[in-house]
Amino acid sequence: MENYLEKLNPAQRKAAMHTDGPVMVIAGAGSGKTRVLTYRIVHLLKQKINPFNILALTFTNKASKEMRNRIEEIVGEDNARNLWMGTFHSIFSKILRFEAEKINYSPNFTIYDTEDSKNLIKSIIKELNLDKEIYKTGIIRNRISTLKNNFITVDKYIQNTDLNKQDNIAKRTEFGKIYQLYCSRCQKSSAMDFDDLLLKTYELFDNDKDVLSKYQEKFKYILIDEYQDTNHVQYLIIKKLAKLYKNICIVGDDAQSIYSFRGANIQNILNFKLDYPEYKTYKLEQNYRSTKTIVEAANSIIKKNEKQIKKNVWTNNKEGDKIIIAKTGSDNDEGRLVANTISDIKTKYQTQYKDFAILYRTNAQSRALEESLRKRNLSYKIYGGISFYQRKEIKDILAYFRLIINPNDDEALKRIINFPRRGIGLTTIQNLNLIANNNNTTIWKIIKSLDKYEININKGTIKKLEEFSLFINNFIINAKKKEAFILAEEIIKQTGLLSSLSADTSMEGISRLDNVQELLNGLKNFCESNENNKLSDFMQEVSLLTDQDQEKEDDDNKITLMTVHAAKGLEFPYVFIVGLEENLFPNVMSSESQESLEEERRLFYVAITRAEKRLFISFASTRFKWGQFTECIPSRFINELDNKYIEKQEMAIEKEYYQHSIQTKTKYRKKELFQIKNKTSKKLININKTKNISINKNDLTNITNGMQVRHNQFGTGKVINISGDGNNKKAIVFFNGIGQKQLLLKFAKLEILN
DNA sequence: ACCTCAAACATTTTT
DNA sequence: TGTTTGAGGT
Repeated sequence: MENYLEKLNPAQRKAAMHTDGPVMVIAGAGSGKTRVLTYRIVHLLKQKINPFNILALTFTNKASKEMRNRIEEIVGEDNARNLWMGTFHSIFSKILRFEAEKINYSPNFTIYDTEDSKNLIKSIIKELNLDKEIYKTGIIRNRISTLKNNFITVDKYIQNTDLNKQDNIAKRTEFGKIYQLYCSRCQKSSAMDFDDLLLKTYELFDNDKDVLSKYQEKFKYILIDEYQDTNHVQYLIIKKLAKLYKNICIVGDDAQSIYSFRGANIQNILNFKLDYPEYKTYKLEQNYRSTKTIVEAANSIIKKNEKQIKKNVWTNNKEGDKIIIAKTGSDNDEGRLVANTISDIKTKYQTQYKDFAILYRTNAQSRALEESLRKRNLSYKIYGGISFYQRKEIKDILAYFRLIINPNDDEALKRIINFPRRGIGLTTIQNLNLIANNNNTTIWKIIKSLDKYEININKGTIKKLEEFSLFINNFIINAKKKEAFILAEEIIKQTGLLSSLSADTSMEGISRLDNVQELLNGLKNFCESNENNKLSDFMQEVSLLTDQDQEKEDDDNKITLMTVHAAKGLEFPYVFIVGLEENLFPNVMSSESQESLEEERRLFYVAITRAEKRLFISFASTRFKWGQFTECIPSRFINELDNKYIEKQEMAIEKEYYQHSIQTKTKYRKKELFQIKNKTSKKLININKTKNISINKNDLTNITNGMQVRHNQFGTGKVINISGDGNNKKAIVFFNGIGQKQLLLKFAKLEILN
């Protein structure tokens, strides 16, 4: 314990001990940046700094939990307890609940997830009678999110001619109206989306000098992990908080910035130098994680990016094996290859499941992998996709919880008012929604005093609404008295959700019941380990939890499947990166601009640097996508890897790598051949089918500027520009009476007229 | 109000 | 391929 600083190398130690001024730590992958943060906090505590005055912001809840545990081990639980450590979102929601009345919110405000936001936007679009083809909920939500992350409030948006012009060009003239309504509805329901947690915190600090100075005094020491992935609002908040003491330490790696779609801004690192001219930089360049081959291969990739802070990541570790690059026939072959390889390594080197990770660009890729792992009886866990808290049955129950804590939460109410069936249908809900909006109130308030409003609903339904209101009200009264677990059990039983789930004996039904049971277990756990164990306390924790925070007991020794994004900050002895194909990795959406291509490259860099011992990269020449086999070409990133670090394998299944076990090899060869043969015939049929259609009806390979074309929705028009090739080929067409449209040729069913 | 089935449609990463 | 929407029937 005395020698805690001996755990650090000289560069790390300097960074950890420089605690009297702004510090920027640029840390290469695997260079021990978490270690620096951890020991920096330990060092502060050793100097008798009050933990209450330390704010440490991490990127995930999991990272903060792990860091806290590590610190507790060194300084003892009591000394670490009052540290303020967590994600931006969780720390700021804590502050916002505490200061809620200052911003006109209930301390029990609900946090809307993406689905809630989309539903709200959908109903606003419907209400305004807008064309849902032009106003797509997903796009609108993203745009609102981007605006909020850049601190462009509704007022600022309306004044911003550039932004207005953008929306006018996209024919979304009513966007401002939607944005404005969205915000006022959230306010009315006492709900915040993820972005509000940041935005409202900034507004709170900006508008209330007393509150700001209170937190400036409190957070004398500020530490931020993964700084390269902070966005503009986060930057503004931190700038305000750190203004008084300027005791701020940021840790990051520009080469690992992979969240620009969420508003992350590398500019924040550059601003740091301007905001704190007296800052000191430390570079951590020694990699402790990976073999020389892996480190140098990763360097050779990131070198291709133009935008970066120069650094030289190196390692003392041994050379290690070459990176294997395998070509496979299809996504299923790829899955089989990965599963076979894992199985072989496992028996050959006596490794454990948890030593392996399979990383992919998109969640959809997990299916083929899962299937082959299951077939070979390899135990795995999968992160992402639909997380536990997003499962329908869980969200339904959580909607009851939400409504009971915050009855003005209209989205929760709409979700469960007729689930299970109470005979309150769509028409009634729409009616109530309309009345609520006209009276600038919430559906719950209408239902509570039906007689006060002019309502066009028949007697029978009124009675049903009254029953519903009584039913919920009873729980609302109890919510303040009973502990969460007891109340939850009552809710699930009295609503009849439990009995209807138990009645469903299908596979899916059983797993749904399991999930509900798991939720109850979680609640029980929560009640036993927390003093404040009301439902509202539980919900405050839950709304910001993600999949990764949900550790199950038997999860510790399993193969990990996740997206590269989710793998940030993690490490594994054996790593498989799959699907290295053009339009997948790099992604279709990203091959447009240099900037997004560089981000994809950084993403690949992150993936490579997760590996400690060995790295396997694979790609398939056909992939089953959207109900069709599509031809794939290898990713440009593969060619960017220096040849001296790699070993190429085609259909690696037949190579020496697998020959150590002749018995299994022959067994699998037979199976492989059989399956491949089947697959090929199926494939051929499918390809022919699609080709026939496209050749006969609309062969667009020769499309050029000036051609007259017909689109079954937009009518006839003239091609004014062609760009991209292959799958990415796009046409800009001017349609008579409609205007310009950009169309992806592989989707748009264009017919050439002349 | 609710159920069922067929057609249309989509196409990234997440706190 | 899987999910969502709409029409039509009960």
